[in-house]
Amino acid sequence: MNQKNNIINKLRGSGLRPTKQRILIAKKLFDKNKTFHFTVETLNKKINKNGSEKISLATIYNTVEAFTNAGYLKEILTSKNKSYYDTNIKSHHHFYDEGTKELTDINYNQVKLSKVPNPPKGKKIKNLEVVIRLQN
Amino acid sequence: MNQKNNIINKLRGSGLRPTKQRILIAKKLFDKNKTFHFTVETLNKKINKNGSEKISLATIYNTVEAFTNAGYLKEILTSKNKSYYDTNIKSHHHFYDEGTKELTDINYNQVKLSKVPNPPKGKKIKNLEVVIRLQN
DNA sequence: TATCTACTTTATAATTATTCTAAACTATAA
DNA sequence: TTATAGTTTAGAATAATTATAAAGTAGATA
Ligand SMILES: [Mn+2]
Ligand SMILES: [Mn+2]
Ligand SMILES: [Zn+2]
Ligand SMILES: [Zn+2]
Repeated sequence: MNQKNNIINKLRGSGLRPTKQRILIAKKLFDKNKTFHFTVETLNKKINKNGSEKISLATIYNTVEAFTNAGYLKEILTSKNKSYYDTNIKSHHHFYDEGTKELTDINYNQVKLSKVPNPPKGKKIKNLEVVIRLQN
Repeated sequence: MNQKNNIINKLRGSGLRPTKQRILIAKKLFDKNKTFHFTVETLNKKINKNGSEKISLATIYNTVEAFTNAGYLKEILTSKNKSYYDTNIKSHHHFYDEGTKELTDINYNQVKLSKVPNPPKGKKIKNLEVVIRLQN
């Protein structure tokens, strides 16, 4: 029951009510010992396949957005049609395989930038992301 | 009339018939002395606003896809909902302003990567793109 | 504990970008 | 000139996402 309380506290800490649905989704997302990438589609399957609990697709969209705003998830923009999300919220880079449409993490220190341009005046850098597209 | 012949040859060279529509679109895209970024929406407006010629939206989609496959355009994946295209087909990087949703080129030599990971075995690197997201 | 209220979930409709379809048109090879 | 494969087009279809609004619920307060 400790994991559940952790989740409840995490949610409360972000002003999100710990509803049954959010707790369940948080378990699927954060109770692994490995981070991973997903789309709303794959998350929806993971949640709604084993016949057990059903969470509406709208709630899954709402929750993923809420978790992203709360900083629990990062959105990864690599694909034309679909949004990808990442449970790894540390700054890091990606391989994107255009064949399998799979994202793979590149550790932050696997890429070294020895020169980076200054942002236009009045703007600041929010993040810097390297995407390496792969082909066979 | 030389520009037009250039376009016609370019199209023929890629196995694309030089139709009225493709020539007109190619003029709008490649007859500038500066490269730029666009979406199908903005290109459609540029073409179909001055009341003159009308090209159907389907043709604009078809043509942009054909030009991308032919290597005349690069697709830039930075935005959740919309595809961006670039008339600058040289390898380069981008600022993406999340407020204005505008892309700005970063010259290739403005970024220096002193360390880059090896691709997973069996795959090779198709390209490496740095996107720097800006905020105010 | 009972009540209230703002927040949340949900089914479903709406929206947006894009792709598909199939009929009319056209570039060009023969 | 004719035949044909490629192209354009209006409109339908699809896919992802967002909006709507009614029903449900967490948590504050009496
Ligand atoms: Mn889309
Ligand atoms: Mn979309
Ligand atoms: Zn990642
Ligand atoms: Zn560019």
